[in-house]
Amino acid sequence: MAPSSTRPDTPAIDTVAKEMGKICESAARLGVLLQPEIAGNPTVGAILEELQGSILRASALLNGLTGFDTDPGSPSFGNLREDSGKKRKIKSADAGDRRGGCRRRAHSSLILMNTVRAKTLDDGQTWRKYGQKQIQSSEHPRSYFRCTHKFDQNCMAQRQVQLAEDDPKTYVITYMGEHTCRDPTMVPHIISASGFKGTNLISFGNKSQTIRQIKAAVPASFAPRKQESDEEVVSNLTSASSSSEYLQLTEAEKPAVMTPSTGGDVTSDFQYSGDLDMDFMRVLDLDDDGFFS
DNA sequence: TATATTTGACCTTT
DNA sequence: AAAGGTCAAATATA
Repeated sequence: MAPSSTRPDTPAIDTVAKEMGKICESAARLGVLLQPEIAGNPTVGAILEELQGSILRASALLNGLTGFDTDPGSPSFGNLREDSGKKRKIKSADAGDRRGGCRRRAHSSLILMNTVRAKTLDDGQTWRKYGQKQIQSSEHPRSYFRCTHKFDQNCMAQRQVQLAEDDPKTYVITYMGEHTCRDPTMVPHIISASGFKGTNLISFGNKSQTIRQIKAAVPASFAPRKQESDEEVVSNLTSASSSSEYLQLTEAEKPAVMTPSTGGDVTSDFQYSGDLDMDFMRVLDLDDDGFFS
């Protein structure tokens, strides 16, 4: 693509960025859907890995080109509100209340986002469910969670949970933002949760490049509460060997049950150890107005 | 009583 | 207008 000599104008970059966001989204979903295929056919995994690598490189390239002062872009995430405390209005009212959709962030920051597959909703963090929505492209509703300490500690971590299309016993959990809270009740064993079971967690393959990217982003949800250098996180990630340790403790709290209709089945899964698989992750670089997703 | 979940309304973006 | 994300009243649970 264009080297440093000629720099594309901003609108062009915006467009590319938006498209990249869509590609990322699609690739992530594809990765989830193709999970079973990858086991039986390494070529599938290789292709996906290649795809992911290209996306990551392109993203990095794009980020290098501009600070991303773009339009709101993808509506997916980052809609963290600046205002709050407004009372609900019944039906029609003035337009003061700005709910839903995307809100802009005041300052540039790094929004971390990663998607994992898990048999349990208990990841050791304390979440508060604030919504559920039937999603067009999915048979299962999507649930929205924020950190319990959003207001008392201004912790902006969020997650979205959906049952996997290919396996209703598995959750697809998308984490957004970092936990900045320090909950004393927040399990020390969460630290062991950062122990993804090494290489084959990454569905797209084991290439060091991929792993490096993931290392950088994992702290979003699984790092020990105190942020440390990337290297520290890295060691947590790669050195840990079992996720079962973390899954043994699933009774610690009661997670919200998803669909009422399947609630019973799902609940029984909580005590059962399942794998925690990382499928895909992204680093979203936000600027004043835009975000890259 | 306090806290968490459910669920329809409401909001923004496309 | 549709889709997705969030709010908050009503309700459930500890």
